[in-house]
Amino acid sequence: MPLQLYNTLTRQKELFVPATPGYAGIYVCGPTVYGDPHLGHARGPVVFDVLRRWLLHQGLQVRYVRNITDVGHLTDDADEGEDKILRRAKLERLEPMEVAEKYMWAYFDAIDDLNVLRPSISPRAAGHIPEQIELTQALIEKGHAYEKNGSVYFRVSSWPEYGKLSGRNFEEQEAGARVAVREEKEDPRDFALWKAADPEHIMRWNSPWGEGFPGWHIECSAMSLKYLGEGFDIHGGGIDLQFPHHECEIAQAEAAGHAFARYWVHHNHVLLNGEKMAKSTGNLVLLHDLLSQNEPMVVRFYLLQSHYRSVLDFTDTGLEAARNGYLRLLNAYREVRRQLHSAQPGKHAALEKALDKLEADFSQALYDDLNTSQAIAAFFVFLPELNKALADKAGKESLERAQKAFAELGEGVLGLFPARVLEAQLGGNLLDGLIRLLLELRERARQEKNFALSDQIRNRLTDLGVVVEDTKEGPKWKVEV
RNA sequence: GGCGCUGUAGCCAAGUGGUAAGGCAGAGGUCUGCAAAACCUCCAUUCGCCGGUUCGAAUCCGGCCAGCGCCUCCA
Repeated sequence: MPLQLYNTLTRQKELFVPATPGYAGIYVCGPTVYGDPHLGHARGPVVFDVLRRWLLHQGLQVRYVRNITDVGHLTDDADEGEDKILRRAKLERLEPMEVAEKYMWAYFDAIDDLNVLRPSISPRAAGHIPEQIELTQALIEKGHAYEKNGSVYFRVSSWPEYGKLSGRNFEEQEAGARVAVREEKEDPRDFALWKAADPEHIMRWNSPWGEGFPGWHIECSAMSLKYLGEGFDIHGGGIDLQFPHHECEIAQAEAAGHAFARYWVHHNHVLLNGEKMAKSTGNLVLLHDLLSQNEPMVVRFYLLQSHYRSVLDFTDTGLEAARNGYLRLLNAYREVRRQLHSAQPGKHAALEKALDKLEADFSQALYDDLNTSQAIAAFFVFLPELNKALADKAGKESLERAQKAFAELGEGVLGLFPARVLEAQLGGNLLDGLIRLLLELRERARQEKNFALSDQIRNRLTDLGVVVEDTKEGPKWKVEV
């Protein structure tokens, strides 16, 4: 499997070799559930879903872990800093866990709509406090962490490799960098592993250092090691997590004596109006809105049309372009399925040749650092050949192979054609019967050259989302997605 | 201030040394009662700007301009 992945750790593409042949472990940083998910939150899940599907397609067994952060991230570095989740809870007068639950499901719902396979495990930080405490204790024992006033900090000065992922040289960092200084830290670079809870803090757990809650980064180190083991394969996340989050994860795990992730894969951001989408600035498109107003597969297609390491500037015209392009692919796939019912045995030479090229180009694209943009382009190069073959009434064997290409590559790997969009045209016997009746009446009107009536029927159906096409075999209809 | 990324047609977007994928939009054509769908043809001598290296550069090097990201919670 000649899969090349860009490894942030080495800043180059590397051949992916699983630690255990035949198996792959992937850990991806999931969301902090304190607000409605926006489009930016969808890119990672979709990108890593394709990676996972591609590995599955290669015959690997994949354990895919994506966490839910439901505790621990502070809004600032100040002593009285409160939990993001806690702050929201006060505003809404809800239990913190109630807030976490609400937004976690909003996230799951949106990601499900995007046809993303569910993770093998979705561990929640609040459910892994003992593991986080254990890791923190190990770091104290080895001298890489210290306790102060009920809080525990990682001692960055004790770990020279700190900075290796983000490429930061801390000697050169100086004025301008907003490094808040906390009195109780030995070094401004030190970061919290455990935070003492203020009396009014609701989310709190007992620990060897008193009541408190885990620090910003420890959950991912603890949970990834727990479920994927020493020296696991791939750790992914947004590019903004590179520093400090992933840098700290590595330091915590390795300083405690563990072999950590071997491949670090970071996806770039989705931009809106030329700037990063973020809750804090309000510059965002909520997934709920986007997915309720557009076919989710169009959104997925849009996300996959750019390479994961490029920034993607979201625009309405871009989404419209994606919709039109996606529909062409979908229509061809639907037509293949339709013709398969009545296809005669045989092969179609030109289609066979086009399929060879599709399969080769598709694989080559994904092997090259998951170039989904080129993989999709391979489908568009294939499209005219397929449509010509469909017009030729290609033989069954070739059509079956085309159907397989859509099912295994288009849906199996890219996740673009779930059963839902394929069957949208069927609509059940009653609907099908009613529309056929209308089309029969329209045909009669057409034969009588009553085009005013025939167009009225077609236009009304179009308004209802039913597209009518006149073909040599008679009228066809489908529900537009 | 430090680190890093990007700048390719009207829009989106691949392409890291060998002479510009693909999508959308647009134009013309075939087909059609008209459409739609589909197919065919056209649509960047040029890749932010200026130098340099090279037989050859969008691709490498230097400088400049513009934009973005990280350095703080963040997909």
